[in-house]
Amino acid sequence: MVESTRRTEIMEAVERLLARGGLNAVTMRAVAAEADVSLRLVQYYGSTKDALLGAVLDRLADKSVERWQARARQRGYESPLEVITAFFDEALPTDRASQDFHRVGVCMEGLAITDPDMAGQAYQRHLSGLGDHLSGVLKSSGLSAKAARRLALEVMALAHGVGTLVMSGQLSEAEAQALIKNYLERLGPQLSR
Amino acid sequence: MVESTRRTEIMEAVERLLARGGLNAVTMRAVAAEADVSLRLVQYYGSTKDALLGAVLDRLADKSVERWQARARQRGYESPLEVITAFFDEALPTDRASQDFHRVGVCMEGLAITDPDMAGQAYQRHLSGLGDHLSGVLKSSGLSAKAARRLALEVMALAHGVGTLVMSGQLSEAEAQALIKNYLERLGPQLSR
DNA sequence: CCCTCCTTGATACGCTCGTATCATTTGGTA
DNA sequence: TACCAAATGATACGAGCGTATCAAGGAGGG
Repeated sequence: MVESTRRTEIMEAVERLLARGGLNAVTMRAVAAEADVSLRLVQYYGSTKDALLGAVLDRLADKSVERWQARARQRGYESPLEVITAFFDEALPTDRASQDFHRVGVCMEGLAITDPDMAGQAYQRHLSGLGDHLSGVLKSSGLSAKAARRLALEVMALAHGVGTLVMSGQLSEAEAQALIKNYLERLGPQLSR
Repeated sequence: MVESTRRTEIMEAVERLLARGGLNAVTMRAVAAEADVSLRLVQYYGSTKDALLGAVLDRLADKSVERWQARARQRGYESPLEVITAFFDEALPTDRASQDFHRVGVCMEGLAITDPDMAGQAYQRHLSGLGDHLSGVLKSSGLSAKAARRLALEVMALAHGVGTLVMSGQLSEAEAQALIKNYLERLGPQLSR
């Protein structure tokens, strides 16, 4: 199973379908149509459906963690509050790309509950990778290990929940930003103590 | 379409399947087996699958809102912090019942993204009902309308996110409670200002 | 009594799914 | 050139799904 261009194309097609219509939209035939290849090709490069989906989810988990690591490397050390503010900026589903990302996250969440064997592991890697990175950044800017991890997970949880409220129409984008701003204003003074 | 015992039994079977294995586990035949009736009966009382699922989700949304209204009626007026503390106590998936409830919530969340027509509406009713009630309680204990709604949604978002982290194994129950305790300690002083 | 309508049952149809099979092309190498 | 393995294509198969259809009990009023 070599890492060919074709295989990458097919995995990207899976990601697009996943982002657009959730898990149910991902069928071998739909992937073939989306990638504009034959069904046989999807089988050839992805072998079985579970294997293909697992590989895609792993890739997605890796990509999201790497995106954050690159971001941290680029911006250098920031204050915890800046780190968290930036995280919310990126995590809230304000544009199409982050909406897709959130949708995929929700799919993985559901899959992790339905079928813990396959997506559960990818989802856990996704969450723990993000959590480790975020808590690492927070720790390196002065927080204790325990406080950093706790805050990292709190921020991730809040971002996920607010993202869901936004995507389900309970919260407008502006309201979400106001909510986060309010949250950060409460959090800020506590961090610099 | 009368509200018969049979119909209730069938809807409860759907809820059990939903809580156990997610949406994919809900097939007409599986519902029949779970309710120990024939496939024809499921059709008879539930007509089509979408109608049955929609009815179940509506019922679930109503039940969750009613549960909260009853709770508020029973306990009477509390301080905002007490209300929120109680909310987290109930919302965190610490026992089997609330785990099932959270699982169903995640299913609805996923369905709302995949198929906004059916479950999307039920999910929105669920969220807005909960949000209205919670913000109403907070408002009646001294907060402004805007602040109450914002805080209600923030609390709901955090509870959902933390619930997901617990159920995916990122957070132990004790860690989750510590996280919430820490959050409430930060929130408390702000509320009494 | 029997007839009618609500209830229950058994089975069939058409569809889509994942997967398997057989055949063909292509590209590098002995 | 000959060849072999990787790559691609067309099609078939069995299973599970939602739904429809045909048929049989079963109770209550004319």
